[in-house]
Amino acid sequence: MSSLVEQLEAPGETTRRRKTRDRLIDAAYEVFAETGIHAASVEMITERAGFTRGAFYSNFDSKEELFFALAERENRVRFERLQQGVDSILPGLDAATAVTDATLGTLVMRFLELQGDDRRWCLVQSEFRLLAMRDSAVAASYLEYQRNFQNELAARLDDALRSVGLTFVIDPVAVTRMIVTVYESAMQESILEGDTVPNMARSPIVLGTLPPLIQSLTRPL
Amino acid sequence: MSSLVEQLEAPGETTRRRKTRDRLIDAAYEVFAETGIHAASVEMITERAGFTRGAFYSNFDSKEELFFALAERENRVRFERLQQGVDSILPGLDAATAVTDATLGTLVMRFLELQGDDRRWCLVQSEFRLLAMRDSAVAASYLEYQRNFQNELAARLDDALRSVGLTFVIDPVAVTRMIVTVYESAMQESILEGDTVPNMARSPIVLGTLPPLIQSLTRPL
DNA sequence: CGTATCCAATACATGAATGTATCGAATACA
DNA sequence: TGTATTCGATACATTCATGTATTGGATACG
Repeated sequence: MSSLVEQLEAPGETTRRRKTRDRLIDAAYEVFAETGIHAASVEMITERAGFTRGAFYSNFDSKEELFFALAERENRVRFERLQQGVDSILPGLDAATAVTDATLGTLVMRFLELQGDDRRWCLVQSEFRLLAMRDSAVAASYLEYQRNFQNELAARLDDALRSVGLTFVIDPVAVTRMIVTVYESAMQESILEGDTVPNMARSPIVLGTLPPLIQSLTRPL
Repeated sequence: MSSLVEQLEAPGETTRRRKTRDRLIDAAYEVFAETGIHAASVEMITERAGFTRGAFYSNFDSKEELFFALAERENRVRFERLQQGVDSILPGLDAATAVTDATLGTLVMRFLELQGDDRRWCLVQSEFRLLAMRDSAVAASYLEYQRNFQNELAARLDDALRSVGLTFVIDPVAVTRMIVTVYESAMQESILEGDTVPNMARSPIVLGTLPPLIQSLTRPL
């Protein structure tokens, strides 16, 4: 909506205020990822940001508001990254490219990596989803983000496939959802296994199952 | 392990104690699902169970211990249900059965429903996973449950497929993991969309993507 | 350079959850 | 039935996070 405008030039928002808000959100990102929303106290966050609680109560009404500000910022970043990143993926491909499992796999992986294989984001998003499952208002905004992203990704994947002379045999959005789902669960599993920096490019579940999956759900145009 | 033995006859555990433990775990199941582990206070749980906090501190050392007791009980129940439920699925099938998308789909669905399409379990398990992602000790037990279940399910699915003259084109365990992943995320989405009683049999993401997925990942023996 | 405004720091009051120590009732057992 | 033991209820002390009201310093602006 007008969040971009707000970002660049807010009505009565001084640059000082914006800076502390950003630092608070940065700190919240770390602390929420480490301990979870509920276990995180306002003081942990402000301390991490180098403030006292006064700064928080001057900028936010509640921990939840801060959490949603964080979620919105990160969702926006990833959505924009997806829109822009496409330009760096598509140009290298054309109908002459050999369409093997490998190229299909790397094609999809490039898109997924735009989402960022970020341990912290995975944790925060899992918590966002959990909150959403318990609160229909939160669910509405979660689903909106999710669908925005998946629709965009589906369109991009479809474009990319067509540019190499392929198409999905079922609804592109359905396939995309499945891909995103598998990717996310692979990220979670990577974290569960103790990887501090998840490396999706080497994840057996992603490499082992996504390429045959994609392969089997596409056909020549 | 010996949990079954413990269940039937514990060393110095009176039946009274066992009953209150069970009631506490039942109550915790509800409260944890409704509010989450951290938001749930000990008093909420004991009140729901018809006790005071005294009963809790007499039976458990911490909320976490209660949570893990709950998780273990439910995981065990589902594992046993899977082992036993197979008998009710396989007999109806043989190589003469027409192998259509529909039969494959319902075959898989029957197995998945053994896992139980339970809103509460979905929420509690999501939280278990989240705890596990932040604590390697919890991760170990989460992964153990998960792998036990998936290996068992993979073996059963493989059996079932063979009984109708099919086989997986890639590692059965990998396929199973993907199926479980998609199923779980469908359940989550169902909850996000406000279904109080998730009906997986009608979920578009499950019905729309799993059958073609299974179809494309199997071949005649 | 002086003044007004804004914003974060500080101090304080409040409420809530925890854990423990003790008490009383229910159960087991002789 | 009487007694011992177990287990849950009660009461208390403590800790911790929250939110607000006020203060002091930084920044913008004339």
